[in-house]
Amino acid sequence: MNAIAEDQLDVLFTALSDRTRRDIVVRLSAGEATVKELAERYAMSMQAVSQHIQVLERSGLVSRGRHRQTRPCRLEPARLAVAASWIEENRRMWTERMDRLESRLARLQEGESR
Amino acid sequence: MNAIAEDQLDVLFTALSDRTRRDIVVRLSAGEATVKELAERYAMSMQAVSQHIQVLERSGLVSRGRHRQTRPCRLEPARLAVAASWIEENRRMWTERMDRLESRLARLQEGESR
DNA sequence: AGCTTACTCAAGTTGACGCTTGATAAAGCA
DNA sequence: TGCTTTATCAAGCGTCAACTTGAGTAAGCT
Repeated sequence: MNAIAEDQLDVLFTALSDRTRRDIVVRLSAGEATVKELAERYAMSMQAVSQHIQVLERSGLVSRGRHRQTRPCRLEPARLAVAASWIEENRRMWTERMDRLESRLARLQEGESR
Repeated sequence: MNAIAEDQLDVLFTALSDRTRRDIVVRLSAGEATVKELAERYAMSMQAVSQHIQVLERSGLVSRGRHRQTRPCRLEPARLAVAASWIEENRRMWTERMDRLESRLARLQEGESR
């Protein structure tokens, strides 16, 4: 059903609702980063960062690899497209509705001026 | 500073992280609705709907008017643009990064084949 | 004036979130 | 082999979010 996509959107927008996680996304759009690097950047314990990464991973926005002792995080921007498409679709629906309202209003005014 | 925009994004993505609120946005993109109509639609108490509307109002996505005893809710889609632009900007940054990686890879392969 | 309708406020419960501390694992280095 | 680095697991703490119930308000109806 549609509930699958709704679950996806739940975890996606939840992931994006925290400014630290949004900034991690911004940081990763410039390249991979390790948990330690992110912990230093945000003056935060590695445990806290690790949990943020888990939320981002659950949303599909970020994935982790393995390289020596590190777990480099990288962006999976295909998921940003899911959130973007939801927003854009609803913006489009609203725009069409406003266009209809405007044209109806224009017709009304035309009728008045006769 | 930028923190103002970050606060905006916090409440915006938090508002969009709940499927009932997302569906209210979808519903409102087709026209105004009252609290009672929404409560019936979601088989939910008016109090619960009222609180969802407050969250959406705080995010700027929805505003309420007054008409007789009702408080008709309508969409304020300018705020959807704020969320959309954040996502699109980060998708753009990632796309540019991937383009650079690809061209670097292409140059590497060119060098190898010599 | 009394009654209904539409809605909000206030308080309480339940569960999730963000972060902490302490212990543990796994990989490299001396 | 011990020691350090990098990261995760587990438990706990304080806060906030979603919903409930009960009471209250304001506008319309008879």
